[in-house]
Amino acid sequence: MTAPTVWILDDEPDIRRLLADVLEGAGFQTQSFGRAREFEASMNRETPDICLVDLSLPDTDGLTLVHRLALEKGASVIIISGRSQVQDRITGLELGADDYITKPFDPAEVVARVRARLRTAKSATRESGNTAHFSGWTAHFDRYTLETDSGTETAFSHAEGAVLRLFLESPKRLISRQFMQEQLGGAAGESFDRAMDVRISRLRTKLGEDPKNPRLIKTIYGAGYIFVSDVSWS
Amino acid sequence: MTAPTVWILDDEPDIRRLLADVLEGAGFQTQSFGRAREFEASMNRETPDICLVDLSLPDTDGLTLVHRLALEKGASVIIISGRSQVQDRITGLELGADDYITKPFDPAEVVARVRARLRTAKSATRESGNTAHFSGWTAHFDRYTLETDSGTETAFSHAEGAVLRLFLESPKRLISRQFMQEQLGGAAGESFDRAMDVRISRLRTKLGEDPKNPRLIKTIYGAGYIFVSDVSWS
DNA sequence: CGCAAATCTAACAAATTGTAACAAGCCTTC
DNA sequence: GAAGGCTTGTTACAATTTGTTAGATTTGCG
Repeated sequence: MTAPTVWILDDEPDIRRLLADVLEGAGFQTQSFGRAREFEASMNRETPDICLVDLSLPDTDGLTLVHRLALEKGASVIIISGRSQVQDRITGLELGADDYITKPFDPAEVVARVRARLRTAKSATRESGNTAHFSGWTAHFDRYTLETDSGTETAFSHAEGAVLRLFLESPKRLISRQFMQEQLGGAAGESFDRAMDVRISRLRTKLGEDPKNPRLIKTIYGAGYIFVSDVSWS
Repeated sequence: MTAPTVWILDDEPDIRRLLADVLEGAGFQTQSFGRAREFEASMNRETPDICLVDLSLPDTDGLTLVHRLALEKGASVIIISGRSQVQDRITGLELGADDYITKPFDPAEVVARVRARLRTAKSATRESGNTAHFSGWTAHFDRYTLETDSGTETAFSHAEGAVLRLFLESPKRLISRQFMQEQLGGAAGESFDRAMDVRISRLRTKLGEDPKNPRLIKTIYGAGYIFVSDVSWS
């Protein structure tokens, strides 16, 4: 994993240097530009993780540039501007900027905001891992444990995990009984297959469900089951 | 396509109302909470597109809440805070918030920042058409529950849900008995099919209808039924 | 008002699902 | 290899949901 890259576009050398120093100190790789022409030329070759752009540029209208960057290149843009009027900030954000910082700024806050943008940019492309969060629980499939928000961990077994995974991969959707049996217990028993029910029952117990009124795993009589909560994977 | 949802957590009613008004005016669907407990309870069931969270809450440490929301649930969080010190902003952002707005804020800027977050938010997986609002009730078809405006939830069964869905999809229009039997029961029994009546009867009970004077599901003698309330889906 | 048709709903029955209890299999430990 | 623990399937019975039946009630009409 290489360090995230941040490109800086500002016509004042002092500001450029200040930003570059503090960002590099925070572990980013930076590149500075004093004029929009060069900046754009480089953008045509590669795309940084974050662009820090000063609006008051001598050779271009900064807002137009931001607009182009954000819409056409899909870059993450943070505006740094001396204009602190609310209306300026609004138009900057509406044109596609991801954040708007006014001068004078605190260097540490700039770092924090760059990191915040970086987080969401990354999380948009992350692949689904083997940890799922839902309704006060965290399921660790690499460890076969269920953890409550208060930190208590209980183990679940292989069979329970298979059922749980099926639910967590398709939350808020009906999962038919038949589909579940196909996915799970290979043995295609027809007449005497209460095994599934028992597995679900055991999983419910582990999730602390109220038998009279299960809140997470709902039974749809004659059809199947539905896992009710939102789920987020990490 | 449904409107993006924004949840507001602030202990001051005036601020809640102000934020809700301006955001709804901008086309968002909002939900307001005064205490962290209720907010978290709802978060366990579903995830809004954006959370606006005030840090100065009476019943919890706002920063811890933000941390949980952002990291575990993967929610988009914007902090609104009266503390304007740089250090506060930095810690807020580092704990996982996506943006940090200080009071007093300009409502229009809040809208702009919400929109900016929404642009990058990944939650495009939102499914629409599973929730219907009508006459003091909310029907959650992804959860098989009926919720009153005061928050009480009761479950409905699969058969009841099918009838209810039929009504909610065609409110204020006559639904003939025959059409209903075709859509539902499958078994085209004619002579001895009171099953429908029974289903409707049970649904009426669940909706708290007065048998002498049903206000939502009206019987049209010799023809069918009419669901009289306005319905809005989300 | 009286009557017939239509609808409502309490009560029962059938189908489906829940789960406690036991048994079989598999692993570890000694 | 025996003992103990854990996981899983099986069984039997309990609980829930849905359909059916049979009066009770309502409606339309003269």
